[in-house]
Amino acid sequence: MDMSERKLQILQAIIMNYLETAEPVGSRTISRRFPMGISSATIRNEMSDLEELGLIEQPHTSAGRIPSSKGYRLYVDHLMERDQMSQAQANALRGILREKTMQLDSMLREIGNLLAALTKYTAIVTMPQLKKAKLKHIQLIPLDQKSVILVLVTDGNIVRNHVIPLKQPLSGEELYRLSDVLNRHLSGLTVSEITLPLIQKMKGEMYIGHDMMESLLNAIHDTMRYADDVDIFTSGAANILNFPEFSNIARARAIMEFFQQKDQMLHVLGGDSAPEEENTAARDGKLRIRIGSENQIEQLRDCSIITATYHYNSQSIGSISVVGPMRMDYDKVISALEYLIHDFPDLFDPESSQEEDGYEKGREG
Amino acid sequence: MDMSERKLQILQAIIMNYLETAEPVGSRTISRRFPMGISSATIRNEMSDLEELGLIEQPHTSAGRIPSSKGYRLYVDHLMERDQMSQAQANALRGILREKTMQLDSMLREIGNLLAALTKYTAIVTMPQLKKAKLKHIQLIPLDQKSVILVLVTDGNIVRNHVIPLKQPLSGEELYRLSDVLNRHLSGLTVSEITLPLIQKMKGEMYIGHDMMESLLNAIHDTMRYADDVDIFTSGAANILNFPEFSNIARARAIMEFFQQKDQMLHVLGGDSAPEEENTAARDGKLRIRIGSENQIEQLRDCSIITATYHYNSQSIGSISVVGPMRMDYDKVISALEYLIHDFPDLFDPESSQEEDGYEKGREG
DNA sequence: TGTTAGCACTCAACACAGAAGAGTGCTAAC
DNA sequence: GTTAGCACTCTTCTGTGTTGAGTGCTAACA
Repeated sequence: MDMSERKLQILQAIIMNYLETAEPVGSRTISRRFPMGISSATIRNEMSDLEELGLIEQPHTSAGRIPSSKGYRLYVDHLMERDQMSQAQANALRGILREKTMQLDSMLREIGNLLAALTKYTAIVTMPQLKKAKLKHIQLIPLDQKSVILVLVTDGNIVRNHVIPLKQPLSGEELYRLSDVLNRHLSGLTVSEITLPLIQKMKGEMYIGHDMMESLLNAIHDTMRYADDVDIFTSGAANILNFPEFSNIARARAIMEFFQQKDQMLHVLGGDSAPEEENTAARDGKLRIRIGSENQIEQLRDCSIITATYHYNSQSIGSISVVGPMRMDYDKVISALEYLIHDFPDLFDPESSQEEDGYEKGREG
Repeated sequence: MDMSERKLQILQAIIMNYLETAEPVGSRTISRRFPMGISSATIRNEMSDLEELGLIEQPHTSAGRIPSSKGYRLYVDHLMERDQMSQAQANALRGILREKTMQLDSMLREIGNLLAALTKYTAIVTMPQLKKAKLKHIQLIPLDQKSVILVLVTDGNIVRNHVIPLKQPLSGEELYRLSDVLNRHLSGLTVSEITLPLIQKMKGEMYIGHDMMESLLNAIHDTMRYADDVDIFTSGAANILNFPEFSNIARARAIMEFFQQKDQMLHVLGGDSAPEEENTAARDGKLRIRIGSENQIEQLRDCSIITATYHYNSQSIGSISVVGPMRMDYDKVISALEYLIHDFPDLFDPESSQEEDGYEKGREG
């Protein structure tokens, strides 16, 4: 069976109508609303073919047709009309850039909030993974007699702090000198490059007691290893309840529970795509679009996820996703995310993120 | 009409049954399940009285009775049987304390997660308000040519960092000296005590260019002023969808939307209690219990909120709340929160939080 | 005077049946 | 290849009893 131009037109009509109404689409509706010079009977025949091709399906015998995951996929890859993001939306996103000096963390949060507000879906941002970024600066700050704060700054302007226990008090002066040694040895490295042997090597240069040093350095090492349980930020989770496909409370609960489970979200979002997925779910090499059953997780079978990955030093360090019903406005979401990618080239383009001062530059252009 | 002992017994029976089943309770159910030597007819008469007193209500003529907000209030204040928290629960909470050195922020998050898991309701934690805590340490850390990070540590072990723009680069050495001056002048003060005149006074002591200094100090001042949009942490939001009272999707959405609106949550949780509320909603001066219609917010009319406020330096700096359906297991939630209060006396008791090293001590006992 | 049995009444919830309506698939004609 | 027509299917809606839980009232009883 051939995939004629007309079949594609009809598929597109079905999808467009369904995106709007969330109701199964019948042949007569199409012949009325999308006049293409053929009768509903002809459309019926074509629809029958489309169904056989697995692009649309029938909830029950006497209902209209709704798009299948495969149908949406075809639509997204080939049929969708891409229009420019509205000026208002672009301005909203650009508004983020106004605040000139911002840490990556809070910037990402802002982006998440804005995406959720803009799309009316749910935005999920995985915060930058410390592990993969290069350390720019390390500083120990006194907390109390028994502990200090270790502040890590990476070249992506990620700032993290962790409390480290102390065996005996250290003066501010000592902490400063210690920070200095740490900086000289560790800055420029990624956290995962900081190994125990390297830590051992530093001990010679330290001025304070030997076993004191030992335990402190070990603590720093541990902290860096385990500091990195990735944070996830979700915005607009309730938005998704506005769509009729989630008026079923069980589904609503399932998706809300998903939003609660960090591990699972990480697995789905940050996750390395399964091999067989590569050719279907990838797009432009920039956005990753997973539609309905393309998601492995049961709870997401009725959802689509569009993910942009952001980079630093050619390494993917986190992602920004929009989750919505399968019947989502793909065009709008993709536009928004592509706008982001375009406007923050240093953040999203693996090739252009080598330079110092990283994503800052993206903001100017 | 007098409030006889028997009426109270019947009210208690109604509430206990309703907490369990979520169904309106009839007179016969009570006479069968809570034998107190009177017939259902008598119970009917008493119930009629209880309804007139506003303690129970009838969804419709031929249904049983359900407790009203006022009924729950009476129950919580006078009837509820308080049993000890189960050993398992206590252990779970005590587990938090194991991790000896923890920042207040992450500890509160942990507490929130645990409360949600323990109670099966939703926990909301408002993070400590920087404004009201005393500064313990201030440190400037280099970020890049155009900005530095201002790290603030308060005596409650709250750590916050903010990026501050720079007019011209400063060396690490300069930043260190600058930090030193800031510390000498500002530590021991609360953020709100740091006024512009005070900032001006410091300028003399600085070694770097005059207008450079001016702008940096102003930026610090601004940062401290505005740094403090209070963060809120929510855990187990989806839990609440498990209860039949939220199987209505509109209600589910309303409550989920509430969990999204930081401003509104702050208003409800941190909020100063309305004057007329004082005598009804307060309890023990420790926990604040708001039942159903006692909440001002429409979306929370079917919910109850139990809030514990934590303190530092005799100042309330944040709160921990559990939100559940009005038909919540008050006993369990109150036990859990009181356990917390008991185990972290320095955190929750305004009188005992003066000392250095604050809430740390609570963990030992 | 308080308690209880009995009874009529109310009302939500459920099940069933019929009607309406949307949509299909098939067939035959164009 | 296209289309009109028609029988058929299946959901949705509406109306109608029926059931059962629960009440309120009354009259009798201790």
